Amino acid sequence: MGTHYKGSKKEMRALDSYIKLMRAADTISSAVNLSLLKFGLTESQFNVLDALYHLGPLSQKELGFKLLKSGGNITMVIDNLEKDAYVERRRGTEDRRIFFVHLTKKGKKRLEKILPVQVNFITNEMHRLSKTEQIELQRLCKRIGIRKQ
Amino acid sequence: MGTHYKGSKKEMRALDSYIKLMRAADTISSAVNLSLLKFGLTESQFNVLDALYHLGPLSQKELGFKLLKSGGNITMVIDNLEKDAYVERRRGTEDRRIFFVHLTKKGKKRLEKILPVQVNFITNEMHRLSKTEQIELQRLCKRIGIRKQ
DNA sequence: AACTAATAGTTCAATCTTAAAATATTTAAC
DNA sequence: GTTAAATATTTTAAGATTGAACTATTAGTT
Repeated sequence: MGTHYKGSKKEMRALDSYIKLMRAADTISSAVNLSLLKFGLTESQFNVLDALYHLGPLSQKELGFKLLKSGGNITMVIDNLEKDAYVERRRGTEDRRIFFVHLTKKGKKRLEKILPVQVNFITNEMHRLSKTEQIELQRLCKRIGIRKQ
Repeated sequence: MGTHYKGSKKEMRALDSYIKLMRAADTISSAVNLSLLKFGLTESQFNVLDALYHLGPLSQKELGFKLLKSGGNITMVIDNLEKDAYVERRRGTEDRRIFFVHLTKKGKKRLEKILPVQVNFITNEMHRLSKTEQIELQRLCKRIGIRKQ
């Protein structure tokens, strides 16, 4: 597709935009994953810990909503984090269908160790764009991405 | 992270860029996957068929390189496509380590049916951005993504 | 109160994805 | 020419990811 598909100008432009967007996201995501690997966390696990750290306890439903992930996926990611005792499930008292996911002390400590390194890593990655370019990228991506929260 | 992390302006900008980029890519990717689901293909499978269609037979190594995927992953995707007889492996004659992946007639037919629908779908998705904005997005993403080929 | 809808989470089957270890084959070096 | 290094692919183990079917619990209807 992309550069090789023969269609209208408009179509070719859209395909090219799509492919470059995917490739950019892939590149950064791979780099972030690789960086997290050293800490024994996946990007998904990190994102959950990070959300809990900055937003406090959340239900699995809310986590899936914030992170754009399916219910089944959240179950599995939380399972793995719970195995390592980074989080724990606490059943809701009013509504017993809900599990609130809490960051444990161990999880908090782990995240606080990783967070500055990750922030630094991502800052360096995004440094390929100037301040103005980053702001423009944000604006364009905001148009495309689903806005949550 | 993102909006909630307290760091320098530069760090917060980088994190925000990163998150918006990921979210935009996620949004489009989900939509594309959903659209392909109707045709019984995954995005990965479609990308392989598309590459073979537009570039001709490729070795698995080359496919992985073009699509930014690991060798193990390509093996599995080709396995699944071969099961459905959309592609076939042909061992290299000079270098017998290499498998060249060929699109079968069935695969070609399948792709030619899907391609216009997909192009149309992606064109509509990217239509949230104007022509100028798409060109700018491409430029910014090109800076971030690994350039191949 | 009894029945039905809706909601939160889990499980399942399929596929994706990676890094690392293993296999097969080729190339380079001695 | 035989050994060693490099390359292409496969396998494996772990986790990610989804949609669909299922379970438990709550809320709404009559």
